[in-house]
Amino acid sequence: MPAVPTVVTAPAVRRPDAATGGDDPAGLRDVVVAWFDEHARDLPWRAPDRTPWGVLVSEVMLQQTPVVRVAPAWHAWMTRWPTPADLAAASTADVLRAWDRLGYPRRALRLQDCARAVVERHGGQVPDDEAALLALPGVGSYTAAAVRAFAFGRRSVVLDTNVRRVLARAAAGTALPAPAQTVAEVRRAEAFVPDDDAAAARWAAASMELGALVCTARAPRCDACPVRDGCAWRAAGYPGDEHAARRRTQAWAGTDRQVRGRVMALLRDALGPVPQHAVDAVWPDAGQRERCVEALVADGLAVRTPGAGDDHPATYRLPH
DNA sequence: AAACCGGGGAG
DNA sequence: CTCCCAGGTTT
Repeated sequence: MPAVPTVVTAPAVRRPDAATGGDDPAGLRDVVVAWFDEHARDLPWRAPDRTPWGVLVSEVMLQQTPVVRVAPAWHAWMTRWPTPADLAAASTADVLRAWDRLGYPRRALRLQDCARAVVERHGGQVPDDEAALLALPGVGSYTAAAVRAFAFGRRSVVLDTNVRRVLARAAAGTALPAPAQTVAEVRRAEAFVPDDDAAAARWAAASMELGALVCTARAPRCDACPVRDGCAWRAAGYPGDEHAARRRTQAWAGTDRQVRGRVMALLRDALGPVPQHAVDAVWPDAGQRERCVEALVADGLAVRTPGAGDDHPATYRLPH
């Protein structure tokens, strides 16, 4: 077996007796938390002066964007709109421009909707109740659990892609978790969460950090891993990814997402309304382009102003 | 359950 | 080049 494994796509050979690390949640927890105490990154949303709203903003930004790209954007964002009330009152066009190229701009719209909901439903204070958090726009099971843990120090089951991978390997002995989250997986994750609020919050941060820094997807750094000796995946001889055949790679070139991104970039960078011919220039396939522009309008990310004759074409802009 | 939604950087 | 990333919403 390799000292530092690479996740291969070959079929896995399963060993029924391999789960030597999965039977000791408390032991695994302790070494991960101890490792975290020494290796935690000094992220801005972990600073002592953080606010619940700042944590929520960071979680929404991090939903599909890596830490290194979120950090500077988060700082600028929180400086400009420190509270939910500030963001609720902002121009949506400014919000979308500040979101810049973080990706999935609908997240920016939902974040502003979330700010408005926090103001209207909760007096401008982020709730610590799970049901109230889940009811906020853009907040799903992961983000609700993360806000409870990282903003309020409350117990919750934080199960993101990193934690899923750590538990899949250390506890279940598989190379990677299933493509979609399973009920059994949530139950297993629950077994690892300490009863105590503070300990649960620390485990959440520590397990995520281990997945982000050591137990990475492609080339895990097992030689630097604190749970190496208790890892079921390592004990089983690093079997390959049993779900490899069912994982589909998301295409990018030529997709609607690329077209939408180009149109949004055009509208973001424009100083005023963008004439139809400028929009037409960003993508050659008229059918796909028009469909994407319609979708952006329907999503509330773009606004069309009808034209008036050949000399006055329709124009597009960001929503106010 | 599955489709849809951005963009950049690592390998 | 391919693959990855602190998910949520909609159908």
